Amino acid sequence: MVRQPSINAQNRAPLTTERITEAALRIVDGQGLGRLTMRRLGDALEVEAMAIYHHLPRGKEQLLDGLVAHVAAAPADTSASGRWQDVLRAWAGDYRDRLLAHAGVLPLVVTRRNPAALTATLASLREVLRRGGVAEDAAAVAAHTLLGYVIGHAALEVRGTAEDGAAARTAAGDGDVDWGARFRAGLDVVLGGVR
Amino acid sequence: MVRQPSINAQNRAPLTTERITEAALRIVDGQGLGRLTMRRLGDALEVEAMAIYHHLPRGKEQLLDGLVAHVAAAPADTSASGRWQDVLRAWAGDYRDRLLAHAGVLPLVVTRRNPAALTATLASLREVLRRGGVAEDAAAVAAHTLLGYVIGHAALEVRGTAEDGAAARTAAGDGDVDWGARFRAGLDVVLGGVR
DNA sequence: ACCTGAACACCGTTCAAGT
DNA sequence: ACCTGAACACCGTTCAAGT
Repeated sequence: MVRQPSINAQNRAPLTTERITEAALRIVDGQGLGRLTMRRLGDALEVEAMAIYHHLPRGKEQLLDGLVAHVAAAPADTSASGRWQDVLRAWAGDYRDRLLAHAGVLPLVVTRRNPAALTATLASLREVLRRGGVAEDAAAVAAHTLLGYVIGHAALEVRGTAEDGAAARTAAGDGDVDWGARFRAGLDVVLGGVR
Repeated sequence: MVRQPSINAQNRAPLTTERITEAALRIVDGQGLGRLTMRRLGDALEVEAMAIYHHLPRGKEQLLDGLVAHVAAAPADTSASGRWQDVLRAWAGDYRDRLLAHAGVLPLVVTRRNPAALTATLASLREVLRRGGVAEDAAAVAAHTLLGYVIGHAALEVRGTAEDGAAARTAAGDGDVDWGARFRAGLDVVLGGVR
């Protein structure tokens, strides 16, 4: 039996920050943020929990920062042609999908952690608006308004906020909102308000 | 020395759900959500941690649900006179203040917990719009859009999201946003987009 | 350089016991 | 009815040790 060169003692892929982050995201998406523990993450990576600290010296804090970066850093296409309204509509739809797909990370996005995670995304929104002819000041306002709306609406969707508790209970079908349509309608309100 | 009637053995105020919630909020506001533990909460109330379970049988989950309700349930004044734009502007300013004053609770608001906590608030926004003459469908959309914007923007403010990381570092004063003005400008974008 | 194993100081929660 | 104290099964993290 021929030995492969440079395999480590346990004969498995070496630990990397990326593999760690991906495994963590898989746990959060599948079991929820509350079940992401260093020991469970170690199990998923077939390694002792303490091995993770070698790659993430700041420990769990750094792990969570990485999750926020992985989910929240998704800039708009600043080189896209067409009306800025359409470019931003497409971005917003994708970003919403992202947040809903990783809803367990949303509480982390709403924290002071990893302040740089949203900077690139925000800058891209401003750039799309600026290139679309919107004045500098208005673009800055619109970028924050749009990003705020998308994050906040995603939060409401995750909560499944009923229109009216009573209506949801009594009139069947009145309480369950078509969230996709609701999101796009609200998006038009926001984009329509940009002067 | 005259004894007061009906004092308990330890001579202190009896534990109530309200006192527990208020003490918990004080810990979260002062030290952060991460430092809210049942043992520390017990200390603050001068009681063993296990005594709390007698008032909150579902334990910490129920405690956190109470915090969300306490912070996020703040309906608009549906009986106020004047233009609906002004009523909602006033509500939004107050609600933003509330969220920023209790920023540690924000991650909990963005969770599936306590789905009913926002229902009354959301219903009040719809009612203000409806009474202001906005059509039913548009009012439902506008209510979600507005609440989503306020929550999402508050989240961005808590993060202190710089406009542009590079600009914040190089050009002094360019990076630090006037968040109050920014919030009100975005609010006008949203309200201006409601047809 | 990279990982392990034991240990430490915490958690939330259960349960029997006290008053 | 209301609270206590000990106990249990976990946490994140440090540190000395292994290879």
